[in-house]
Amino acid sequence: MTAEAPITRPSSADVARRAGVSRATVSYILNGRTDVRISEQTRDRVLAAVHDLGYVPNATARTLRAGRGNTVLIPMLELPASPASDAFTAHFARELAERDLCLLVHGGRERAGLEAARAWAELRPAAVIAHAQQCPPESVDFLRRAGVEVVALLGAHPDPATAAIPIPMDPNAVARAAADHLIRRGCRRLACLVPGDPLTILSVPRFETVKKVAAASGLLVERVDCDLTEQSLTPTITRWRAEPETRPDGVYAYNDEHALLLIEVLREAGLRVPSDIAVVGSGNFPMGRILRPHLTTTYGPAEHMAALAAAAIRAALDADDTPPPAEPPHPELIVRESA
Amino acid sequence: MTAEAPITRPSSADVARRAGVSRATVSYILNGRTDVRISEQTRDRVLAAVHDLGYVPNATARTLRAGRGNTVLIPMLELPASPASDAFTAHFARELAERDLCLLVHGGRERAGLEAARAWAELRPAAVIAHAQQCPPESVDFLRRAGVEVVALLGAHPDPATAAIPIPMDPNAVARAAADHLIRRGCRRLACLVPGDPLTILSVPRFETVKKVAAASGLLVERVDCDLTEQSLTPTITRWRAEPETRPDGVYAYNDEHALLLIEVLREAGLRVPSDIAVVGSGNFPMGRILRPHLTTTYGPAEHMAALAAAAIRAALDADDTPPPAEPPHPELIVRESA
DNA sequence: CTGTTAGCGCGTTCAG
DNA sequence: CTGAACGCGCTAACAG
Repeated sequence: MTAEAPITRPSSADVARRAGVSRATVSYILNGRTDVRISEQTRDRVLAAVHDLGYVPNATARTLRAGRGNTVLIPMLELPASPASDAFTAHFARELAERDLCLLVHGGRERAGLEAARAWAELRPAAVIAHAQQCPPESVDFLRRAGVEVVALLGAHPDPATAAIPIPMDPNAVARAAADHLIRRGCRRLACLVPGDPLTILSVPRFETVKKVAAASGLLVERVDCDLTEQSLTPTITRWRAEPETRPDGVYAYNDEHALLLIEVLREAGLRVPSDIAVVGSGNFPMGRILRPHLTTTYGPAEHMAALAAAAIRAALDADDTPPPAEPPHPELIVRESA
Repeated sequence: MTAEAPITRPSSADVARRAGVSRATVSYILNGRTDVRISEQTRDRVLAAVHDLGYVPNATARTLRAGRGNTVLIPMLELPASPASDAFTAHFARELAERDLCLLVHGGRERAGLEAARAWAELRPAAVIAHAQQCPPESVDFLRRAGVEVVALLGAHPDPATAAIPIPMDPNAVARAAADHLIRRGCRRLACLVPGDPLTILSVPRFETVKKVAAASGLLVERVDCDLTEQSLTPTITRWRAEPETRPDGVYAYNDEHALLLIEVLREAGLRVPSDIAVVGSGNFPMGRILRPHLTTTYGPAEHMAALAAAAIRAALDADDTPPPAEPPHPELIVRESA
């Protein structure tokens, strides 16, 4: 272990030397170019040299030369992973790989704003895809000036003033669908769980959405700030039990995890779901399907959205003029037992 | 939208031109080198030019020149994300960022073996960290020959024959701790849930682990192949209800999600947890803390392991000879109500 | 002290 | 099929 063997790091020059050809030839063969004819024997000699040396082309040099790489950068989120975000990432990676693009989840220190954009730009990816909130217009400009040709923004609205490609995706649509369902179901007093801390960025807009939907039907929405603990809900639920006339008859719980928590606390307080209070979650968590009462839930079609995002990026890279669809895909509603 | 503005892509030469200095001066200033003195005014002019042009150094060129980048590659897993894996990744990224290393989760098509190693090597990361199963010895050799100096393997055993850095991490330790607890608790017939499909890589070794622990106490373990659906468990649970003498009195459920599923199915079959059958999960999922009966669970200290992994990689990059700890951190056991 | 010139690292590509 | 230049940042050697 003491005398470390010096690392070979073979380059195309090494391959060329070993095969007795020029570097240009190696390049032509490895890129399978059809406009340059290479004899079978030369080809074999070169490929043998590649194999013998364990040569791997240096993407870094290729990117330098080409001006852009074949990677798509997506910044890591500060939010805890959910089945939905996980599915999106997995499908998105698969879709991009289909097109010879490599998804890289970027775990740098900065996750939003100009500093983050700087870190993303350094790697000269073919494209950067971020949430609209992480990447304000000045960051988009900055990225493009720095050489990132394609900047896609999840959940951004089409805007002729910016060069960013909007990927239709409404993080509040699940809340809207849930509120709609509760109201259609006959609920007349709504409440909305609003988890804090890292989830505020999502939970507050969802609350606003529910409020808007309810207002359209002349209904009010009680805001219940909480986290994923029973204690955070107990005071509210105690009050609800004590005041049957003013308590909500339908709750949007932000997601399925919070919905299951809420149902548990309600059960301990002697309130029945859905007869006393209907509960809708979001995200279609596996647990919601399994536990009792089976959870009514809304969720975005992660697979579909990943395909949409990948297609939009691909089109932009190919300078296709096919504009991406302006309408976000509709969320799904699964009606089970809880509402 | 028709006449796309040509992208500027400013290089250090542009900055130099604009500031009226040489490219070398720009480089010295941007790298804050102390061994070369630069006047305050020149510095300001250069920094102003950097800002005006929106210049971002090209990491690709820097990496090409330096031979290695400042990124650490970790391949994306085929497994669905869990709170544990999520926490590990998040903390790992943070730890690395602390040291000016940037974690990249690699979503390429291939996730294991030589083809994957090729894709990882292309990006010339400072280090690659993978699970030992994804990266057999020949992949390690290949990576190193291709210029990746540091290859770290999660869950690998120290092996003087290989250049890989083992990161102690025993994915079966949680199963061992759970089985230990069940046996200490007095269980005499064990069962083990073994989810299939994408989880087999983890679930089968955990089953083997439980079997080994049980054998040491002269106990047998029933293997229950299943997935995350009630139907997959119903036949087994029906049999358990019908044959009280031979049914297990303790079950290791692979993880908390499966544990909650099992408890639900048991409840519907009229079997009580833990009085009839004790259940232990793994992963310390939020839901396990909340739902009834509160779940007894084991989990690996993700934060600690992330720190360990980051430290090992850092040490290897600095050619520190401090060997990483050979012992994986002990899993935690949280005894709640289910066992 | 303050800064410049020149050449490297590696794959690609145009003109032979 | 080859020679040579290019893309961009880094740094050793050198000059004012």
